[in-house]
Amino acid sequence: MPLAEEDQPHLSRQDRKDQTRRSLVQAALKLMGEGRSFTSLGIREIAREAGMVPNGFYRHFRNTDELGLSLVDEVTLTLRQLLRQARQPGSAETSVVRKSVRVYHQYVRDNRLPFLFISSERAGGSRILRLAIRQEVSHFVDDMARDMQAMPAYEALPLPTLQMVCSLIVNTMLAAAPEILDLPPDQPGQEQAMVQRFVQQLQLILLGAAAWRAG
Amino acid sequence: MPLAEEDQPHLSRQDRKDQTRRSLVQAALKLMGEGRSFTSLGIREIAREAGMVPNGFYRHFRNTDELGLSLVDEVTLTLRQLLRQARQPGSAETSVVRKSVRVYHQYVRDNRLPFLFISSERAGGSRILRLAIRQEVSHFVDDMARDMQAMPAYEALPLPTLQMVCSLIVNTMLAAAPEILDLPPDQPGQEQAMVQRFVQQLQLILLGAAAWRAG
DNA sequence: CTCATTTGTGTACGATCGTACACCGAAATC
DNA sequence: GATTTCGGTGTACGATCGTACACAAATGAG
Repeated sequence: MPLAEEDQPHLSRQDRKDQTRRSLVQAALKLMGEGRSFTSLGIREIAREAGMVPNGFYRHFRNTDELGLSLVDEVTLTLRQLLRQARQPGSAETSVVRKSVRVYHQYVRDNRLPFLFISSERAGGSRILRLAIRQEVSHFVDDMARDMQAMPAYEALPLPTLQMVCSLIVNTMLAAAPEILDLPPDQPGQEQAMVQRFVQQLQLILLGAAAWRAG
Repeated sequence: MPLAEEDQPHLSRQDRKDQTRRSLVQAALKLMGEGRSFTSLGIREIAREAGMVPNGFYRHFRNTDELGLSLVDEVTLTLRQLLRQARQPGSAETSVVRKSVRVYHQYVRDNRLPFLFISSERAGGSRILRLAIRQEVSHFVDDMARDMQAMPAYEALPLPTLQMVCSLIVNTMLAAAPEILDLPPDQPGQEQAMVQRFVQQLQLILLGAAAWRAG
C-alpha cells in the first residue's frame, strides 16, 4: 500500500470511479431539473454537465437508459427517507392527515429534483425507466402497508387491502408532487387551495378504508 | 367560383393548410407513440414524419411548444368523448364501478396515443404543456362533478366536494392508463390483478364519498 | 386577366449529436 | 521496481439538428 497522501485523503481507484459515476447521475438529474425530459438528454450533454469529455461517459454506462436505472436507484433513497420520517411517532395533532400533508409538502420542496424525476418519468418516454420506477413505487407501497398494519386503526384489514389503499394514497401523493413544484411562488391562495384539496382527498381515502369490509 | 374539380373535391387554401397542420400534429403524436417524450421531438423529425420538408413546419408553428398546445387541443377531444360515453344510461349491472372500469380499460386501449400523451406529459418536461393539460383535466373534472351532482346518490354533496372527489377519481384513472398500456399482451393474470385493484380503489373512493359529511 | 399572398420546396450554414480510435498517467498487481 | 489495467483525454467522422434565404406553384382579390 502506498503512503497515504496528506492533502488528498487516499481514494482507491474504485472510489474515484464511483465518485465520477455519481457526478454523471447527478448531472442528468440537474439537467432534468432545468425542464428537460430524460429521453431528451444526450450523452455529450450529460458528460459536459459532469465536467468531463464526452467519451468518459462510456467508461460508466453503455447508454443513457443504463444511467437512468442508476438514477432510479439514487432517487429511491429519497423516497425511503420519506417513509422513515413518516415512521416517527405521530405527534398528537388535531389532524394527522393535515400534518402529514404539511410534512410531505415541505419534503417535496426540499427534494425538488428527485420528485420531479420520479413523477415525470413514472409515465414518461422510456419504458425501461417506467417499469423500474413502478417497481420501486410498488416496493414503497408494500412497506407503507406493513407499517399501517401495525397501527391499531387498521389492523383489522388484510394486507392486500392495505396495499390497495396505500397504492391509492401514494398515487395521490405522487400526482400532487408536480403540482406542488409548479406552483408560482407568489400565489399563496392557489397553494392553500391545492393543499386543502389534497388533505380532503387523503381524508376521504382513509374514511373509505375505515368503511371497507373484508378483503 | 371556379369549376369544381371532379377527382379532387375543391379545397380552399385554408382547408389545405388545416389539413397539413393536422398531419403535423398527428406526426408528433405518432412519434411519441414510439416511445419518445415530447421534449425530445425535433422539428425536422416531425416534418419528416408528416411527409414534408423541414421548413414547412414554420408555416404552421413557431416552435415545438406551440405544436404541443395544438396537440393538447386535439387530444382533449378524446377525453370529452369519454365523458359523453359515460353519460349514457348506466345499465343495471351488478357493479357500476366494475362496468365503468371495463369500459375505460377498453377505451384506453382503443385510444392508445391520446392517453399515452396525456398521462406522460401531464408531469413531463415541458411546463407549458403541463399547465395546458392540467387545465383541460381540471375542466374535465368540473364537467364530471356536474354530472355527478345530477345523480340522486350524490345530490346531497356540495359541488366543491364533488369536484374534490372527481379529481381523485380522474387522478386514479389517469394513473392507471400507462399501466394499462404497458401490460405485456400475454399476461392475463397481471392484467386481472391490476383491474381488480383499480376497481377496488374506485369503490373505496365512492365509499368514502358516501361517508363524507358536509363541505 | 393580373398580381399580390401564401404554402410548400431546395439549398445551405454552423452547431451538436453518438461513437470510434489512439493515447496518457496513475493506480493496482506482480 | 517493472508491468499491466483502467479511468479519463483528444481528435475525428458522418449524421442530424434548428434555422435563414431564395424560389416555385397555386390560390384569392382586384
